[in-house]
Amino acid sequence: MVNELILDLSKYSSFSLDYCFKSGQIFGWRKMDSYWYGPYDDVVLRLSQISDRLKIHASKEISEKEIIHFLGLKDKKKDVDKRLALNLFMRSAISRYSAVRIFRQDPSNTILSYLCAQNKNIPAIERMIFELSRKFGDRVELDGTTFYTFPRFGRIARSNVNELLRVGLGYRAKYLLEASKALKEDVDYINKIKEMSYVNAWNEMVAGNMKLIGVGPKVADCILLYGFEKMEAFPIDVWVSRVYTTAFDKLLPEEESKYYFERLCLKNRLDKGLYLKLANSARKVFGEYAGYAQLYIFMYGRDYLRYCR
DNA sequence: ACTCGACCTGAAAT
DNA sequence: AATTTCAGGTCGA
Repeated sequence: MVNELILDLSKYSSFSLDYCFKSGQIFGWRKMDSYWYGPYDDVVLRLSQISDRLKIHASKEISEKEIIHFLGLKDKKKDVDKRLALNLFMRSAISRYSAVRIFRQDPSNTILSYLCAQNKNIPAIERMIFELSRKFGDRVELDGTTFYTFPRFGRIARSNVNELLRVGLGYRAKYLLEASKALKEDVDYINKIKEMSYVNAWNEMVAGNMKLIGVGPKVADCILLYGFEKMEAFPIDVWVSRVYTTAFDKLLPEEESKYYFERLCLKNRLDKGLYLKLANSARKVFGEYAGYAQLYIFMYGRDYLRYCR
């Protein structure tokens, strides 16, 4: 257990702190000068990278093992990339963003985070998470600056809708409160989801007995991928749906591809039925690495769409 | 099972 | 400058 830690990244193939934090997979972190500051459990971390040298500074003691796990450094990215490089779109995405990794976030944090993340753009989500942490998290000083840890659901559960509304959550306030109460009520909720297969967990969260109000198909996939290490989850948001047929060029049977193209052109909101079809097709193509495929498609897809305009 | 409008809020677009 | 649109979707009729 240490406060300072230096990791030699040459052991792990490509890794970019900037890509990881700018990929939209995690909220509540900010870059000041060349340092990334953000909460990890009850600690605030300061991360910086100069080529293969990753420096970690922590407000309390942490273990190297934890950090390596958190940063997803154990993923065999060379194997992942080889498996996903199936067409021109994917090869381009990988050559640009190969240095991105999926972080292993705290499960309950991802539930609260992605409940906030619906129907808002990323800067707005960052603002909500920042205000939420400022109000309900613990204060931590690091490098002469004040930071806040991510709020625990127990603290949110003791709050009320009016107090949460002041954070600017809008209709998500009720979702956060209800989810926090449910997690407090069912102390085994997190562990049960952890032990389930991806499919069972998704069904439970979206339509089963463990359903949380505000958790739909997309939010469930984000929670399961980023919080529960269900790597075959394939969250489909507006960006992924916009580039879906391009990203899957030559990877689906022509009939299927044509059907998706027509449906996706027709409407920009996915119903549960179409969502499942698109996500299941993605899993058929990308298998156990569908989560990484989604991150590549999201990141490169946004570049691609910006370039089109 | 499928469709549709409503939903908090604030920044960006018109 | 006032008004509309849009944003990592989901709910309920």
